[in-house]
Amino acid sequence: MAPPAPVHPRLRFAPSPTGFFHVGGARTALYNWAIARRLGGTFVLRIEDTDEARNRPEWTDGIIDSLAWIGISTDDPTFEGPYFQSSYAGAHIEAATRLYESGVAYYCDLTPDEVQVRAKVSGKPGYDGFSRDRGLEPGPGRVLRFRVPDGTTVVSDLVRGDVEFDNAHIEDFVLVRGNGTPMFLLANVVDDVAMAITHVVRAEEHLPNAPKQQMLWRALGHEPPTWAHVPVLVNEQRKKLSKRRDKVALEQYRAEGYLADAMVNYLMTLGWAPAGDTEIMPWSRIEAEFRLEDVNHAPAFFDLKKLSAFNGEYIRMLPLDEFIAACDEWLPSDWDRAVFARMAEHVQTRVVTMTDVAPMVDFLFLAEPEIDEGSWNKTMSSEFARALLRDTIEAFAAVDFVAAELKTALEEIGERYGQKLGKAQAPVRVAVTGRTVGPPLMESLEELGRDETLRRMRAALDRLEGR
RNA sequence: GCCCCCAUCGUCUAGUGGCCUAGGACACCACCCUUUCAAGGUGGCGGCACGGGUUCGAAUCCCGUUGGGGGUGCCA
Repeated sequence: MAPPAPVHPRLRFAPSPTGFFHVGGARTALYNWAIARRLGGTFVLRIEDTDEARNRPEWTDGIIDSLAWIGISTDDPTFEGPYFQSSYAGAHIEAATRLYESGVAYYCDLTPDEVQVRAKVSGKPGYDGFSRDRGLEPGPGRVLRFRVPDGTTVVSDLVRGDVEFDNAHIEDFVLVRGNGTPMFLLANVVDDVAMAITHVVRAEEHLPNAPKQQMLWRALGHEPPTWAHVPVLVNEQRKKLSKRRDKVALEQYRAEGYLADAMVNYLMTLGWAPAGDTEIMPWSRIEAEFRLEDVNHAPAFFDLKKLSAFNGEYIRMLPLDEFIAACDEWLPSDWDRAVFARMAEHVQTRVVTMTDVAPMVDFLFLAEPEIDEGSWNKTMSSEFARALLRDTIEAFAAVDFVAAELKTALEEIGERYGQKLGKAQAPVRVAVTGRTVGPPLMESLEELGRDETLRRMRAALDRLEGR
């Protein structure tokens, strides 16, 4: 016997467009991508376009855009598609006809209500095979059902091992609706066969469909693909992430300033861990090390705190010039980029997401600092604050206006009042930046300049003295 | 109800019979550093769901219990 021809690995990712791209879908896409790349195969994008999705092409564009953001780009040679399920409608019906003619599928004229009544009477859930041997011809209102054989179906799953299903528990499922349109299950298998898909990597919720699809593959005359059902992502209630309750749109994380690299890295650690003591690693290593066989079996909690930690880490890993470049789109266009660039190193260690960047340095660019009343009340109420402000204005007017000198001057003034610099800087900080927290003060003042610093301090003093 | 999947610190995980008085990461706490806040450094808290087996030896294998999740459409 001749050795089997080598098969080119083809992994399909088949999202249904719904107006946003789910983080769980992103992880599944990444799994497919990693395996396709490592095996030297192809990542096939096939959109399960519904009627609604067809009327909203922007949904599909959104998916492609989101995939590109996480590094899965249509420009990459590994990428193939996008294809659309609807464009294979003819093949779906053709396959159904073949199945009917070969006797593995049959027509049934029972309505859904009638099926339900029979189930209730017999006490057995689901369709009972009523029309199996009635020899019905195709006709309006009649559905085509698959004749599930006796025995068991074993689904060999890369992450779960062999999963055995007793066919007695699988009803004769519908292939074609009464109106003649094919069901998703059929369409899916026919498309996979047509595209020579070798690996089906998808969420665990599809596992119960696998035996049905596997039977369909065989009925169509093909060996089923390699299956891999990966666990779902859950919320703190341990429920599958839902659009209503949870923040699941990848686009939203992008808009909130999460870095694609951080998101990708974090997503890959849910259900899988690289060898060694560090989870932070570049995609190139993940791609080389990721194995479906090593994916965990239990659902994983999508932890925003840990994502944030990853994001902060990734921001800090950026070379300074890259960080500055990355900040550009997050800053108002009229802010002086040179000023920001000089402060950037102080910003980089203090932000969690890119949306934190602008508010951290806004006082340098605004005509008036935005005074946070809580901060004001906390630091300005004492007599010490007023006196210190007065002395500092005087000192700052005379000193060489650079960070080191400013620091020395403030330190001296603090000593007069028995306060360390940590306490002494607070009123100045609130007067100039409007808040108790922020980038290093002296450096900020130097950047602001003597005139503006003194003006803000005098304004604060005026307010304190009721002027 | 029925079918299927799952079960290690609060969370994500390492662990595939002896290397485990169970390792790492996030979170949390303490200390150090310090110009606020961060960042960084050091240390700490904290877990094999339960009960039976198998074995010289079990987090690891088997059975049961409990608990969680998913699926049960002429949806995708």
